[in-house]
This record gives sequence, C-alpha cells and structure tokens, in this order.
Amino acid sequence: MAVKTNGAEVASGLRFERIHQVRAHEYVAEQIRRHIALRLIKPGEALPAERELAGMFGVGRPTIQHALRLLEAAGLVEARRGRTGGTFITQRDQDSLAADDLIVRVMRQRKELEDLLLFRRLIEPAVARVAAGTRRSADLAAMRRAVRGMTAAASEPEYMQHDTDFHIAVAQATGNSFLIRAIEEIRMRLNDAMTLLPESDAWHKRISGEHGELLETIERADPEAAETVMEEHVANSEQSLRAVLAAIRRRGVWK
Amino acid sequence: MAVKTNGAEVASGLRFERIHQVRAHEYVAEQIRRHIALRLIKPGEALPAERELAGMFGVGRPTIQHALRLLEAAGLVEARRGRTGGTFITQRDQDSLAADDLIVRVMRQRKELEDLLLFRRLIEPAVARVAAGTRRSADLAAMRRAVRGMTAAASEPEYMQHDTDFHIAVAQATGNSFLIRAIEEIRMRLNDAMTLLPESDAWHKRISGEHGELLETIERADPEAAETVMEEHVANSEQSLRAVLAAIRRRGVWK
DNA sequence: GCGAATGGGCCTGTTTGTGGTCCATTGCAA
DNA sequence: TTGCAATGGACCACAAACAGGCCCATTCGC
Repeated sequence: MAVKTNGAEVASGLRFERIHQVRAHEYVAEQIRRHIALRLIKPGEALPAERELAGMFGVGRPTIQHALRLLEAAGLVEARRGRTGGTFITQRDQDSLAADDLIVRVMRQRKELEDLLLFRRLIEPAVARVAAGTRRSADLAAMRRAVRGMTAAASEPEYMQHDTDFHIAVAQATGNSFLIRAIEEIRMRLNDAMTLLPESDAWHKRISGEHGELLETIERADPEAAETVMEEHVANSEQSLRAVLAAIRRRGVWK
Repeated sequence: MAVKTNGAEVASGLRFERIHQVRAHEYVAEQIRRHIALRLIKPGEALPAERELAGMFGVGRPTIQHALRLLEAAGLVEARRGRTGGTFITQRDQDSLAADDLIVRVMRQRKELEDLLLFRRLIEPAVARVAAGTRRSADLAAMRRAVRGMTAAASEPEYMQHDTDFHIAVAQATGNSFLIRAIEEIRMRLNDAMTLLPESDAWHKRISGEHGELLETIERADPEAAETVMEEHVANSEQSLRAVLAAIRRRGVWK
C-alpha cells in the first residue's frame, strides 16, 4: 500500500495479467487443428468450402484463408482447386505430423496438465458422490447411452467422445451448474492429452468396465461406492496418461 | 458425411464455435471489475494511474480510458483530476447500495447460491489439504497477514476483504491455477451473499479463530487436520449464512 | 504563483478483419 | 466437345480497434 503525499492511498502490488489478443485467424486455425487432432475430420476428407467456413465461424473469407495458409504451412492440410477441389486433410498425418504437433503442445503445457490432473483427482470423485444422491432417471439414461456407445465405438475419437459424454452426464446428474462447468472444463482440456493414449482394446475394455461399475453404483444411489470407484477410475486413467507422457519424455520428442 | 458426386467426402456436421473477439478494453474492464469484487482494491482507494495501468496491461492509454469509462458508467469507480486525482473505487457499498436491493439479488439467485455452497463445501477442504503439502513461506506470510488484518479490522467490508484474502492465500499456496481460479470464483460470488451476515464480534472472533487454527495446521504441514478444520470452517459459515437467509425468508423481504 | 501529477481528449499511423470482386482451375453434365 | 458450376487464390477498399503520441484543464504541494 503506497501512501501518497496527501494521504490518499493507491492500491499497489496488483497483479494484472498482460492482455493476450487472440487473432481471429489464429483462433480459426486452432479450432480446425483441434478437430483434425481429434479425428473429427478424417485424413483424406475435405473441410467445408472456404465460404462455408467463413459462415460457420462468423468471420470473413480472407481470415479463413489466412488460417488455412497456416495449416497448409504446417503440412496438416492441402488445397486443390477446381470443380472437385477443396481443402483436404493430409493423409500421412497419422503418426508424424499431427501427433508430433500435439505432443509438442501437450508437453509445452506440462505444468498446466499437472494442475489439471490434480484438479480432476479432487473434483471428479466428489461429483460422482453427489450424483449418486441426486441422479434422476433421465441422467441414468444418458449414462447408459454413453456406456453403450463406448462398447460399440469403432474409432478412437468416437470412443473418446462417449468417454467425455459419460463424465458430463454424471456431472449433469448433480444438477449443480458449478460442478457441470468444472467437469466440462476438465474434459475440454483433457481431450488434447487423451489423444496421446494408445489405442488398445484392453484399455478400452477397462474404461468401459469402470464406467459400467460407476453407473451401477450411481444407479443404486450408493455415494460411498460411487466416490471410491470414481477415485480408482481417475487414478487409472491418470496413470496411463502419465506412462505415455513419461515414454514421450524419454524418447526426447518434446525437446 | 455428405458424399459428393465424384466420391470425395467432405466432413459435415462439424461444430465450430463462432468466434467471439474479446476486445481489449472489455478484457481490461473485466479484470479490474474482478479485482474490485474480490476486494483486492478497497473502496476509497485509487487505481494505479492510467499511464501505469496501460503499462501493466500492455495496452495503450485510450484502451484503459475506454475500460474505465465502462466501470464509471456502472458506478464502480469515479475519476478525479488534478494533483491528487486518480480513479477511485466507489464507496457506496453500504450506503446507497440498499440492503433490500442486495437481498433481492441474493434471493433471486437462491438456486445458484445453493450450487455455490455445495461447490465450496466440496472444494475448499480439498484445497486446504493440498495447500498443507505445498505451501511455501511466502504463502504462510500472506495467510498470517490476512489473519492479522482480520483481528485488526474495524469495519465489516474490511473484515470480509481479509477473509477473502485468507482463502485466496490458501488457494495460491497450492500453486494450482485451476484451484486458484475456482476459489476466486467462489469468493467473488460469495461476497455478495456475505454482506448479509450480521456484524457480530462473537461471529468475527469465531472466524478469526478458525482461520488461525487452519493456518496452524497448514504451517505444520498436516493435510488431514487442514482438511478437517476447513470442513468445519466452511460448514460453520454456511450454517450462519443459511440462518440469515431463512430469517429473511420468514420476514418476507425477499418478495 | 510555479510545477508536478493527474484524468480528458484528440490526432495519426498500423494492424486486423470484413465484404466484395475478379481470376484460374477443374471436372461434371448437357 | 462445350458450357457451367464450384472450387481455391488473389486483390482492393473500407471500417474497427488500438498504440503511441501530444496537448489541455485541473488540482494540489511546494
């Protein structure tokens, strides 16, 4: 607290975050990059036409073009003109490009990821506990849908989507807007990192099993059990994620 | 998946979020608004000079002026020119801001308040537990300052500010950005409701005592005790708040 | 009364983005 | 074969937001 000569006080020691202006084309590029990384657009497929994208994002076409030029420079997409033209997702991004790009981004945000994992470890079990006491039949139905969708999922992103759906369904069962927002935030940020997990039937089966078990505890309104099962589930997925990260770090890809 | 005539596929059903360009002055205004809501700047105090703020935020002075004009229009600050001038936080917390108006606002958001209290009950003890394991001496110093400030506080808002300071200091001791943001969010929304609590020396003494006890557990790095004490502290303050709300409801003021 | 520090206001150049137009390319359909 | 429609590529003029100046009016300490 600095005291001015006349005695009036001026607040000091304030910590204002320097503004970071997100440019429109960067935002667009990041969105599309994320869709590609999550395989919501598969390699070989075309993005919507530039004019369409402009409409979808609510920006001008030059902005879309600028964003696409960034992605093209990164080798993520390639454009073809003409009657059957379009902007196509590069085929060979499966391993090298998108993955490396994603890895670099994930490892760069290691500290944030650590914070996120702790946050998740603290809040998800509590959410499960609350949900076990407040769930309505509609919530149970949503969870069942997610579990069924998971066992039937054919692709990794589809799987991840249902995984996310399940956790959000649990959060919504609490009816608490703060908890819902917290879980949504967690899943959003986690999706990037999740993409690194190896595709494995055993892995999928384990998650599905844990979700099913969790659903059962919530169904029979057993808060204690729900909390315990969720604790284990979160610990398991965190352990797998950490294993992958450690492997990547050893490989030295992140440097 | 729409199939084009030549067989090439274009991804469809994509959900791109329409861009929302955050203007610099809006961002600045929001940051300052948050600081005021959290009582990090006390009523009657002055903000740093415009030129200083411009430097802190890394923006031009017109942007700062635009932001301040927004806050001035909202009645949050008022500017005075001259040698001892500055932009001062409006005093009106207790005076012109009619208690009834506050009550109406709080009661109108009863559902949100309920959600908030549950969220707090879940997260604050967990934060205390983590903080007990990660606190550094600087964090302890900040907590001590807040406790001292509380015992020395002369007015209700001053008291509330140190209360907030303490909880934020605990959150910052975790070093986890998600936890810090969550606690900040809680305190911001809680400050409105807190104003309803009756001024009472006994009440103040109890809170100060609990904070002191909590500080002691964190100081000796005892996670279990920290969690337990925080649980009790949160339960106590919640109970008091509920009692006031119930009384108001019976009085029928809220309609 | 002078000077320093403040908020208030204005001007200019730059960056960013929009809306529009025109072009080159390509392959389908008539 | 020919026309046409849909694509990406490129460019322009305009507007908005903003930075970085600059000068002014005000107010107090000296």
